[in-house]
Amino acid sequence: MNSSEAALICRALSDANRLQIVELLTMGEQCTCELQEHFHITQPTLTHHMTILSDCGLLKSRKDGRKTFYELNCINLTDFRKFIAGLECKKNS
Amino acid sequence: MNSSEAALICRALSDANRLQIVELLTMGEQCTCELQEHFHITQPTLTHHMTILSDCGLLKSRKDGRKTFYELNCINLTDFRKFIAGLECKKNS
DNA sequence: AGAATACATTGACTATCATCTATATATTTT
DNA sequence: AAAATATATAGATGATAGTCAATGTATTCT
Repeated sequence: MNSSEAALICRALSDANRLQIVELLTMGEQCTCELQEHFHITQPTLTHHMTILSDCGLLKSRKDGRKTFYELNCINLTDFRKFIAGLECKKNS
Repeated sequence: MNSSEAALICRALSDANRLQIVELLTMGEQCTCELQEHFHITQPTLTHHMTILSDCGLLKSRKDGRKTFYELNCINLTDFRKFIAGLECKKNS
């Protein structure tokens, strides 16, 4: 992963609501209606956030009946985590 | 570090230029004029990026003569890296 | 079939952003 | 003192973002 790709993911995670969505999804797959309960935003706004997180590759989605389930895309998330982990301070200060 | 604080840092890192600045600074302190050589943006734009990275706590600065030297704020960067590292996929997929 | 549920899409609005040019400030060099 | 260097500030502009209300679509329940 290069800095441009990582910047796109940082952009997706630059909203506190979206970061909390990712945190909630670390506990496993959830549908929009379940996620909705944790936020004070409207349904279209939540869908908007889910789209942004999906577009950058952080989430995968699956439709089941009238529900849409989202889960983390582990491969891409791991790549990103490694990129950030690589930003080491060589010197203590 | 909570998700709101992390979101602010993600916002600062959501620009490819700024992410590259942080990468360059992992090699040690540098002044704006040194960093400038790596980018095709104007000096005021680069200063703007340095301000954003400093405001969210990722950088520390030091003036020496007419130069301003920037270095990573290791404490805050490490906190952020830990936060991102904590976004684990519990399940393989 | 009709009502309810879950989600997506559209369009609008306000705010913020990255970037630039022009200019100002501070320091060093000649 | 004047010129050059390094950085900061101010103002403008075009683009993008987060949010909402309204509406559309697909599925399930009664």
